[in-house]
Amino acid sequence: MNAEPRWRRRKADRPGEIVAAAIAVFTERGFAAARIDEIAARAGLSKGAIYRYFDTKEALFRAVVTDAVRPNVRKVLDTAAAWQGGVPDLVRMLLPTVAGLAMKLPVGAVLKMVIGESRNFPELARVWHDEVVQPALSLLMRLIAEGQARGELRPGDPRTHAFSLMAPMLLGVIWRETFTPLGAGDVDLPAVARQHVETVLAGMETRR
Amino acid sequence: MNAEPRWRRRKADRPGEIVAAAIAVFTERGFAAARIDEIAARAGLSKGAIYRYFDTKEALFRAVVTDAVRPNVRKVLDTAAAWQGGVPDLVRMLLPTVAGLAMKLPVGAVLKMVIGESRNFPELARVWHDEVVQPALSLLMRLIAEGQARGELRPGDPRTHAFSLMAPMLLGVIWRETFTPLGAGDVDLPAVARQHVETVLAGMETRR
DNA sequence: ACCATTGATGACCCAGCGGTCAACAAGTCG
DNA sequence: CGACTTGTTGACCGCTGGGTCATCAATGGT
Repeated sequence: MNAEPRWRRRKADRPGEIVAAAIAVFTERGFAAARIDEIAARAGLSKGAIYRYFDTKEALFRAVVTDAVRPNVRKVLDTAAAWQGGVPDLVRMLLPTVAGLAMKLPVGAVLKMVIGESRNFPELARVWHDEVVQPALSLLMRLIAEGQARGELRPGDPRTHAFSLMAPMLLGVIWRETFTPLGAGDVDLPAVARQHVETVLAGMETRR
Repeated sequence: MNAEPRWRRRKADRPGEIVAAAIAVFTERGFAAARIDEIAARAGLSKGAIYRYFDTKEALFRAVVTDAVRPNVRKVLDTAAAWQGGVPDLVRMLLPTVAGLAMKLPVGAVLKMVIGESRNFPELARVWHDEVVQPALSLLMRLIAEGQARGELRPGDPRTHAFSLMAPMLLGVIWRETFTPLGAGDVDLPAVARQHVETVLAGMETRR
């Protein structure tokens, strides 16, 4: 008679679906304000079932970060590692690439969440730091030191130079998440990336 | 017999004490996780009494922003307005000043809070934007445009140039609030300010 | 067909917290 | 000193939401 059962057992597919729903809800509401009930509803199952796959809300967040962000970080790092050529040109290419990625990934929302909840949930900040910030920062610092050693870049603390290069990207991402929804002007990330990298490199390169 | 009454009426002093306690608790816990009870305890009165002075949690936050931050923003803006001299030199002085202010004010904590809670409490973000971000940004944009008109600075979108200048300051502030407590390296804000402003100005100025 | 297994349900528990309010007591005025 | 005003208390309400668990039913093996 009736064709559709009220529910099905689909152990293998559940985790991915739950994480996908969690990404959406976490980025929309933030960690603390995200309701497990809502994640469950969007994933098409009940709250109780989620606890069969993730022990706690924090465990679920950890899965979100590793699933959604790590692969993309890897991709950028690999591209940089394979580069043959001058450091300035690599940087010139890297920033717009990052800007492009940030446009179509939930990086901004996750970043905002990590920043906002770091006091109450230090674990979240640690995961983000270890998975994303630390690898990216040390790559940049290595590149800058290399560029200085080869005489392509002027001297100066590599960490600070890395900040000089990356900060506007991050600020732009945060801006788009925080102020643009309120009606403040939008930020054209790739355009910022292009102008900024040229400005800073003009001050960093030993010759133009 | 007994000397001390269980409580005193001190209508005039209460608001200031409540706001001071609120600054502490908000910056420690974030807006959503801050408990009115805890603010009351630190201010030395009961929760109910707080509602005689502030109608809601959001109203209390608004008072925090205006009390703690606005005076300092005013000070920086006034300093800049009174400046007689070249735009590059003004910028050269402004960034370390801002860095110094950010070291001893709860700017970072408030900023973090605003970013983290902007989705759930857009009012907070709007207050911050109108009181702090908008005035500071338009000042910088005006300065940059003026420098360009006087031939001191190269062309380029003033808004993006403002981002290039200020972003590392903000990133540094956020870093100190988010990752330093986890054991990640600290950031010497004034040092970053000095090196960054020279790097960027080297790329922005028409002649050195 | 039947049972054992186990993915999934949804009612439930309970702690936390924003906000309220009747009662109380510290000031104040004459 | 007594009466009125009002700043302050603290118990209380209503609701929310993370996490639990007895129960059920889809599934796979035989």
